[in-house]
Amino acid sequence: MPVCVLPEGAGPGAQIPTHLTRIPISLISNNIDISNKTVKGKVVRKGPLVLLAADNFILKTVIQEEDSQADASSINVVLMGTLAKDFNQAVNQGDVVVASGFTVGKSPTVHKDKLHPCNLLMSGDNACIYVARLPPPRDPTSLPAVKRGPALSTEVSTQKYTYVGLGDLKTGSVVNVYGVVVFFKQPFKSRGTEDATQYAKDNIRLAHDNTVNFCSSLKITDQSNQKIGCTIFCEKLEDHPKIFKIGDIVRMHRVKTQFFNDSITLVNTFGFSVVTFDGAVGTNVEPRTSSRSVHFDQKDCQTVEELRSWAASQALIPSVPTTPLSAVQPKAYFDLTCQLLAKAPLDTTCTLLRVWDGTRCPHTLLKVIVEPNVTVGPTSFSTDRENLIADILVYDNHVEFARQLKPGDFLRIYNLRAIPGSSKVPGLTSSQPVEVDHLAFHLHGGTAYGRGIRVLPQNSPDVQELKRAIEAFPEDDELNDSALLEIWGTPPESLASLRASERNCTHDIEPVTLSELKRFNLGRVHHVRAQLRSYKPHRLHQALKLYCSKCSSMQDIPDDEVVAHLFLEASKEPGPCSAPPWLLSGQIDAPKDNPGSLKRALTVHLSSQLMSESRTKELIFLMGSTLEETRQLASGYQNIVPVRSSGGHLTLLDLSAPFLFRGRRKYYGCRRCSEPALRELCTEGVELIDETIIAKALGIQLLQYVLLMAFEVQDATDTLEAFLWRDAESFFGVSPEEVAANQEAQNCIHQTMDSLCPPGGSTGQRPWLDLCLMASRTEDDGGQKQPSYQICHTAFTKPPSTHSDPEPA
DNA sequence: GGTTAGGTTTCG
Repeated sequence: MPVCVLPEGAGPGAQIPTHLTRIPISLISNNIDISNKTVKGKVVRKGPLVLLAADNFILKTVIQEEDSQADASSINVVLMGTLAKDFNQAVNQGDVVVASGFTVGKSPTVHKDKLHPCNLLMSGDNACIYVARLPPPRDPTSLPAVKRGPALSTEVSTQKYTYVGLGDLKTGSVVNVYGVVVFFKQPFKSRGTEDATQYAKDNIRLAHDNTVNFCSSLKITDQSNQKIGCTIFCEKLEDHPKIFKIGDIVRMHRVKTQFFNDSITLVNTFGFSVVTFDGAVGTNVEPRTSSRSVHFDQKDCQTVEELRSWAASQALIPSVPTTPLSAVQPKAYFDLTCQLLAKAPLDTTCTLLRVWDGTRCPHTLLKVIVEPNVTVGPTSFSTDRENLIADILVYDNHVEFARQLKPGDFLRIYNLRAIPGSSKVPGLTSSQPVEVDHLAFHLHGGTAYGRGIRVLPQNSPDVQELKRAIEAFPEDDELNDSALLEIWGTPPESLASLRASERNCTHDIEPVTLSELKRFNLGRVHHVRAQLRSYKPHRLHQALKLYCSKCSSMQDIPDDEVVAHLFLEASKEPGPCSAPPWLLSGQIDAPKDNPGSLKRALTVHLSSQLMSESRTKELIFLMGSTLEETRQLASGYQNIVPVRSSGGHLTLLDLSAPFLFRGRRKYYGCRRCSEPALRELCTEGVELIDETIIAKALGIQLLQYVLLMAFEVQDATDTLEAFLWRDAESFFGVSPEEVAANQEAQNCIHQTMDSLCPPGGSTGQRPWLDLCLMASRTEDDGGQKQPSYQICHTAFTKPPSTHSDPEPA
């Protein structure tokens, strides 16, 4: 038996043959006698089981000597044959193993992984792995949260939780519960832990006493028909239950029972975690959580489904969870699912949200007039669209939340009130008389009745439905902003230090005003000083494009849904399929996108060249995976090329899908300029296999990520639209490729744009830009020559802070 | 290893 699992609770060393002696991993070298020696360590990484040929497996794992963090105490272990297969089944990441019967080889990856310079090779009858397991804990409720390995790991802990029915709760205990949500409030700011009286008494303030805390309030029920109030305090919003509507199901771990007002309530306690499920019968049982370590098994799935059907039979869930604008009744309170188009802070206690849901309200709606320069998002819309837009006034505590909303966000607004014949409204100007039959939408201050706003995730079914309703309407092409240009003075020279950008070109020319510039001939470079009046698109993903340097075409990044569909279609093509001779086939486990789902094997192809060099993580050709699975696997392999079977042959996917996944980065090829084919890569002597090498081998013309934005700039004389494109990277100081893959780079762009065009700030406060503009002529669709301006040789420089606070680190 | 809140509107 090559893999030997020691009995539960066996002490370390139990049942390991006595003639074997343990040596420290750090002492392993090619020169020592390893007969009758063992090494012991914790499995810190467990690679996938790879099928090399019929019934020949290979698996790589890293074990680390416990109590030691030094690199040389972690060693690669390569398992072959049945041992690899058995190890894959019996051993989990985190297990402590003892290995015997190994041989010592040179680690080919020492420079890369900085682990032990040797590796252990284990194959044949002598090789044996002993696994020591700790006894399972008696009381699962007293355990800390189960931590799962890195994202790639597909293990699900075997730990079991017990759940107490809501009818069986006893005071003074810590329990795990399930329940159907019958009432909820979105997380709201609590007073926090800074207690003024305490502070005065102690005159000492500890750092953690100052933290803001959020509080969620909900009421749940189950088959016992008990309705139990729950209060959740967490500093982080993402740790709160993600409840979208009544009927959602929550599972909470480690809540304590308390007696309050003659009934039992639940409050989160140390180690608390919560997952939420949609309450609709028949939909996927997908846990909503931001936690990476969810324990979720078949039993949980069953519990959720039982609660769903019980709730359905009890008519707990309202038939119409939210009201479309078309069905809004005057004086009524209602929940609205909508998309935010624009917003404008009106005063410190009130913000205007301009939303739509694709339906038209039969009542005349109040329209709030605001100054264009306080509006975030488009300042005007086509008349057709305007007719569908509802203006919502949100007050007090909701103003702060509204600050974080971005045009384009999908929202659910709870307990909105339709007020007929509205009286005074901030921002309403005399140009619009207050008419009695207007309906105004107010989100009053406070959190009573669950009043609040929630951003819905893109993948929620309600958002999908909303998108369909909205897509039925044509897009507004141009913003017909007829607002008169407000005149702002050009800054005096002494304010030059407040400029937010500088030119780095070599043109030595005097700045001109925008109106002068427009009179000059095209085809030359100009310098201007201007402020950013507006820009588009506001959504970064709409600014990111793919550009082909060969045919100069520009295209949008394919929509995730479209790509996901391509992967799905590709996976449906049945085998068998012949792979070229330079590829070896094997199988790996698909990551589970749903913890309850069954294990699925995916076919992978590896180049025999790379395989012989033990470079199996550097490039794989992956078949039959979904987009999400490919993404997840990309954290474990340097390069993943998705492939499919087509007409019995192995081919690449359609070029609408990325042809390559490199970590978080995806690469696309030009459909026009590529001649894709599966050709062998020459990797000998190539240290880093990257997108260029792969694209070249596969006959793909690589598309470049570019950022394309239109800046509307203004000075005292005129406005002008200028494109930022070729020099966007030097303007923002981050590459579009980074922006496509990395949140930090995205934040950097958002911060830059916010400082150039502060949401809610007046134009007067905006920094001035020193710009180098290239004026040229481009043809529009009708073949007409149009002037076009491009921002070049200009870099954003952070305008100096106006207050004296030190810069944050 | 524990406080915060502990549903219930309606003013703008």
